[in-house]
Amino acid sequence: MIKITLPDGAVREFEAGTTALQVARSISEGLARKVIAASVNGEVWDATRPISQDATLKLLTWNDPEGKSTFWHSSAHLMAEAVESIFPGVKFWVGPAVDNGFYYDMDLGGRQITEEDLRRLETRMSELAGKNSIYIRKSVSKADAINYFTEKGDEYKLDLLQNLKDGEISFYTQGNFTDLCRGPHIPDTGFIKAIKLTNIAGAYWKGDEKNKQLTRIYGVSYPSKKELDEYLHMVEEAKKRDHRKLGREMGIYTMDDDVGPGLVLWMPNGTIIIEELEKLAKETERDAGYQRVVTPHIGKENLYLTSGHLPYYQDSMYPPMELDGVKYYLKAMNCPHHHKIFAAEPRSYKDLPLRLAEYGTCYRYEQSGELFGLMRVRCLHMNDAHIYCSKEQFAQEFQAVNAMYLKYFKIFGIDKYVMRFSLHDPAELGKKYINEPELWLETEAMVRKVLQETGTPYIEVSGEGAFYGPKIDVQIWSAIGREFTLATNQVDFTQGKRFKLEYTRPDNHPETPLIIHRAPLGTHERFIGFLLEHYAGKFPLWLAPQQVKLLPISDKFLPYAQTVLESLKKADIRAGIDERSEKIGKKIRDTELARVPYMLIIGEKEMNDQKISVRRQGKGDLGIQDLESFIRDVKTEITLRSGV
RNA sequence: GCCGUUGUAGCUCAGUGGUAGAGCACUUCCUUGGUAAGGAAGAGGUCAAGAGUUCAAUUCUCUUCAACGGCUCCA
Repeated sequence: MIKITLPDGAVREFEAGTTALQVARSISEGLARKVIAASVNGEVWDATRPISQDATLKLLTWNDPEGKSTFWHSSAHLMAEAVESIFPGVKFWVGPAVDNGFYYDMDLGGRQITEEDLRRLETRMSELAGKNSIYIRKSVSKADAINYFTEKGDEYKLDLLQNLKDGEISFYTQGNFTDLCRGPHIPDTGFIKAIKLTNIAGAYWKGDEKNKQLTRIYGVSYPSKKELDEYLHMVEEAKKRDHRKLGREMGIYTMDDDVGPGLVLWMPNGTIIIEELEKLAKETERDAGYQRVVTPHIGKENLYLTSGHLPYYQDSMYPPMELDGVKYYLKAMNCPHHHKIFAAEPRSYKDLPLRLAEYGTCYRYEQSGELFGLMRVRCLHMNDAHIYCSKEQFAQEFQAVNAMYLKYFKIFGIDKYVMRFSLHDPAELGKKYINEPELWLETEAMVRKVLQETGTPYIEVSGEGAFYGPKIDVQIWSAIGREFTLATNQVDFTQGKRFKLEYTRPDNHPETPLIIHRAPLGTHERFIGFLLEHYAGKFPLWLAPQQVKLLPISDKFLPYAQTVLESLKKADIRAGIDERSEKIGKKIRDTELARVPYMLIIGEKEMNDQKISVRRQGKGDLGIQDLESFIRDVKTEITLRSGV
């Protein structure tokens, strides 16, 4: 007999070799029907795999994240079975579960998959699922595994096998499909009731663009049609807040083929948001002891050779323009220009920390396939600053930058993000990263210490650092689920030396400063793209391009509306009048859809009493008010930068 | 850059081997109204660009450009 400990602490005895499914059945038949996997001593197992020793057991259902990923992984196998039955000879690479569904990478031998093929595959998958085929686990020796895939002619699986140890290899079979797989899997295919293959994509083998490109099919599956429909509905809803759609609807920005891909033209409404953001940044940075500078958009080749950027990033810089034998580049970053301002005057420890800030315009020739609305562009306006400080000042400065992030995030109500502490990868030293192994470890330790002492939640990821030092990236997700770095805070132990930047210490010796690169509001492009999705276009009052719209009930009240408009304008409130001879219902509908925060309805009552009727976007009628008190409240809301 | 898909009016989309249509938006006129769509008329398109096949191409083929979904990349 073995002892099974359940999550509530209860210990029950079972025959050795009992499965999680049998344990579930001993509790209730209803539970057993929902169990799709099990966590055995913290490891996710098949619910049908015999447990031979004492164990703590958690039964996993669709509602557990591990349950979902097992479900989707099994769905990937089901899809592979369907693909193999329709396209014999297909070779498979890997087919994992992802955040929302699963994919399988395969080599179809030059055959193209079409949308119709996806529909065929869905139908075939449903048929196969209906057979309730059991997922059977089998341990195999490495030799047998190699034989199997040699015979099948699947060199991709053979490649996988190379890195696996004999004795740790398992196959899973369901129906007519057998795959090399660690598992776990759901008990049988009957659990998969609703399937949607979402898209076809190319994916480089092993993620390396020098390798062959395989065909990747993405899909999602659910235990019921209802849940699939809910998911698809949610995806549709998310598309409605896509910043590209909102940006066009709200007149925020546009792009034009004749200007060039990835080059944003900010329209008047977008420019208002830019100016409000800059106002916030300038106030905040002034209070935090920053000084503002302005630098050119171009620089000579030598500048970027000194900084070390050119060899690393030449491919993603616009090609140089050559004049009188000198090459000039459009700047892809502001640091070298700022470093030159540091170098322009002799610096003493008394000048430190020196904080130079600029909304700098940068140009990066991102690959065409990487461009994405406002999130990935070729001309960007960065909320940039460089802090030159001593080692002793570093912790405090770095921490102050983090505090600035949090201040901003509070203003915008940003709470869905991950702080990523991005480290170097020792294997890439001298290639992707400056070859200074000790300095890397030292600065990484300094940053880690700040994070730990301030109790900032973060994740550490190696191989994501800048080439000159470690950094903290704030990761966010777009409406369609793509991940982006919204803001960044970087340590640089490299460029100070390269630019021979020095300050004089109290003991009269020269010293190279540490440099912090930081952009808490990222770039205007990405930040506004993010805000559009974050607010679903319903900006808080202080950011709203139009803050108040006057809606006269009929033309007769236009003159009074004009006087109200004058008062609002005098109070520096962005307001306008809907002068169309439409009915009030129509004007309200259009203004609501345009997401203008306040509507003032002006008719006979209001004109006679010299008042206004206030309506808040999304909230409805707020009743009749004095113009003076309305203006006072609105001004307060704007000044405080209140949320929605 | 790579794989795949798409490109018709400002927007959302029909449609056709014989040079185009709807709804919304826009303009004008009528209407002057009380908290989410009043009515009528009108204007607006080299059917992304170029080449080919054809008596004839927006439609078929190819190339280019751009956008989209991924991959790769992101100082």
